[in-house]
Amino acid sequence: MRLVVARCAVDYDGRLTAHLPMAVRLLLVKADGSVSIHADGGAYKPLNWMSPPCALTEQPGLWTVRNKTGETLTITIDEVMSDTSWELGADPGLVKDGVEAHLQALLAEQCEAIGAGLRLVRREYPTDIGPVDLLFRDAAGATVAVEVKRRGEIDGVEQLTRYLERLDRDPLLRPVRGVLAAQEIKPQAKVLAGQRGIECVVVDYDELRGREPTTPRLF
Amino acid sequence: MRLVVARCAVDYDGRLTAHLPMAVRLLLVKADGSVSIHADGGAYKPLNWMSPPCALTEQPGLWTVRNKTGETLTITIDEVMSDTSWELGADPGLVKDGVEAHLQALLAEQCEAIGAGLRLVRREYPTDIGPVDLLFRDAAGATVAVEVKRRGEIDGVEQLTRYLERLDRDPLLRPVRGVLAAQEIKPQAKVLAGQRGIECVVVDYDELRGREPTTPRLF
DNA sequence: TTGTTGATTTCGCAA
DNA sequence: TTGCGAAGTCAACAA
Repeated sequence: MRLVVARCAVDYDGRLTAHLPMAVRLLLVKADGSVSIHADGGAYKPLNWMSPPCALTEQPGLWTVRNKTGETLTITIDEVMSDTSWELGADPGLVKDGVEAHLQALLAEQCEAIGAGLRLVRREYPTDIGPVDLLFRDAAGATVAVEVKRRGEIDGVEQLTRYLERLDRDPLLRPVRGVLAAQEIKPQAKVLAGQRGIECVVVDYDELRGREPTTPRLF
Repeated sequence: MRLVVARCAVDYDGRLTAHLPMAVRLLLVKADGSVSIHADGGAYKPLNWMSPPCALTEQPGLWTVRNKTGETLTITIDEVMSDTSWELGADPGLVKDGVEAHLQALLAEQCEAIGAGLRLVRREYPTDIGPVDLLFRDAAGATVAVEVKRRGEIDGVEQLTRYLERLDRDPLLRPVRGVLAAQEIKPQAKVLAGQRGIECVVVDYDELRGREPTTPRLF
């Protein structure tokens, strides 16, 4: 990893055209070839960047970064305050918990959080427009299709609507009802779901995780 | 801006739980208070971060970053290779061109790119679920609602469908037809649009921009 | 390679 | 403040 602090101007020409006037900034060159230009704000997002794979050509006062689709980043350097390189080695990487995949797994095991009398048919039930997160049968033999989201928004309702339309054509599944299960559901999504006859279920991730039996319990 | 290269382990507890084992990384502390932890890969995205506003508490070998919603980033530092600070000053900021807003403006002026005989009613025509990008009348007195995208995808068709449903209820506008205008339209979006009776128009941004008269021309 | 979906998305605008 | 749509979204994963 190379860290350069320099007064520079930047031009990006690719999916759009963008220009940065001359100012002091951090140029961050990673081992993967990516170059990013950071100012003292804007959280973690750089002002401008080039994603790998790309090639950096260095001339005195002028860096040119190019990728294979022809996008270019041109960095005009006026003055270099600092230029250091560091050997970081391969990173062991991030271990995450609490994302949608885990929520889906928990709900597959704990159907009762969605409704009484459900039996799992399968996770990632395939349709011709993509897999439905969870498919259940209810006590009456009807099919229940569940879309799992961390946050339930309009997109999730639209997505589930498309699945329901497909599933309901299958005589082996019909009738199919839909459930949007999320840790949090936006009001607009609730309204749209209501109009479409889709049930909204707010699930508590910590509670699901806490209830998950690592070993069977007696009570 | 402060740049620290250090061997560290990181724990994030907030919207999810995440852990980074001990390794050498870059800690980037910006003037806006944000902290991000970069490895030598993953393009411009840090492995872990805390967005502003947040507060950094520094103890020997232990940094704690906290925001007001209670998310915490705990950085355990084993060894500091480098610790430098730089005064960058306010950045003049990025100048962009080529985004959807500009495309919308160009199409408002150059209706003929969408269809013959159109007359602009208004840009950002309001409905109760949000504004329609462009609304026109055609020669026959019918209304034409246009959704402008840089890239036309399924979402754009869904969005336009919702608008059309609303607009078509208005006796002053009815009948309303829909047009998806984009620099590039994905096949799946074309298929869905076709099923919904929505017309797809691929527009050439450079051509529109080139045709735009900065001063009136005679030919 | 293409398409789809998730993301600690982030960011900006407007109500 | 909240909500919603756009992003040079990026990135992972499946077909």
